[in-house]
Amino acid sequence: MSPAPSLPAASRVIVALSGGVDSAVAALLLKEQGLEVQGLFMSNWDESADDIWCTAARDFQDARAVAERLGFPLHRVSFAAEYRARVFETFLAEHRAGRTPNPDVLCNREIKFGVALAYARRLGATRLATGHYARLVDGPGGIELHKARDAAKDQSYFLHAVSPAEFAQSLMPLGELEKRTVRERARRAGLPVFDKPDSTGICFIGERPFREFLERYLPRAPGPIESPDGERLGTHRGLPFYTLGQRGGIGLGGRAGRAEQPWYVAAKDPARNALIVVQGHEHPLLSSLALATGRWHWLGSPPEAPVRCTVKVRYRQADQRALLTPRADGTVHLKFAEPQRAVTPGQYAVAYDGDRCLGGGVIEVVEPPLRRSAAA
RNA sequence: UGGGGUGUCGCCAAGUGGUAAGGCAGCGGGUUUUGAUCCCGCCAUUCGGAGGUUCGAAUCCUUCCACCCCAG
Repeated sequence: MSPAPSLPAASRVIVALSGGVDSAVAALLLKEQGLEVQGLFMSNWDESADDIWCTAARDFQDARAVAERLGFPLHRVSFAAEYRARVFETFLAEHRAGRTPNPDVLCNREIKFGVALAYARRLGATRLATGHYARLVDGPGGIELHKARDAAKDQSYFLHAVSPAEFAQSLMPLGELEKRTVRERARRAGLPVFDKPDSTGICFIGERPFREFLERYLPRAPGPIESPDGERLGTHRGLPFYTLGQRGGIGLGGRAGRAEQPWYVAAKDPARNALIVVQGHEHPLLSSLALATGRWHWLGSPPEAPVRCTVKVRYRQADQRALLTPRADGTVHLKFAEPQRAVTPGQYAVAYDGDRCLGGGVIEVVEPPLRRSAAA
């Protein structure tokens, strides 16, 4: 495995500039390599109603300042319609189904490495560069997606659904760098965003009170909160507003005769519109040893036999040892070496062989929850 | 309107004369390009109300109120 070959100096590269440090330094590095760099600022969430508009405007100002500082043109475009249709609608549909989607995985596949990549090519670019922390490596079987050198910032989990064909037209210059180095480079280069806080929250939508945000799109549908043994404990606002393993927002206090432990969402029972909760972070009903995904997206050629690998069931989770069994219908079965907490349908299971990402799939079935008597 | 019991933060719950533990919930912050989890901080001048005893009471006395249980 060797780093992706450098491009001819005359190549035009479009950098997706978000207004943050990472994409700014990505542009800086490419510029230093002598490439013809142009910037692309995307505002994919139209919402003039609230203050998110201000941060979007601020981000554009920052992106423009970076482009000016580094001396390259900046394009501005809105893929709001595409984002809405290809990411947000799915996001809502999943929530309606009581599952917990990961919009950013879709955003990368559909928007950044979909619409935006195509747009970049129309602008005459051979590559689209982003500030992602991940490495695109030229391997024996083609382009491989590897974890970033900075394990704490690795974003390969969010990128697993993109296809190698798109990766082949992409650049991720930050993959070998530590975050602190990136900030240092930004500072030394005089980039005004060098100390701008890392962004969090749904990509393009940003940080916001999640429950309130969802309630703007989904109707309330109150129902019972119950213990696994069927005792009614309270009332929930609607199954879509909760996710498995969640503690906050349940609103349950102490109960005579019950443990002095916080309550966690263990399951949803859509048929009865019931939210099943248990006490204690390590409650057995919160863990499972295996799961089945939907159609798996392979990066590289699929194995014919079961393979030992590591898996992440959510972003930033430590690698978990597992046995991955590909099925004839393209789905995958994963059996873990250790019980996993709060495996959640709608989220993605992403597999790795060391640093190399093998691909991933949506978690469909969690089996078997380590249950004994739960009638839930 | 006979007897018994109980009333401490939104909930659970310590504290029986020495000047209000803790947990849960909630709120704020940190971590974090999903949702969660996790971590840190804040959260009863006041103990159902009113009197009284005492240097001093949530803790003792009187009385009123509320709720629960058993008798009706």
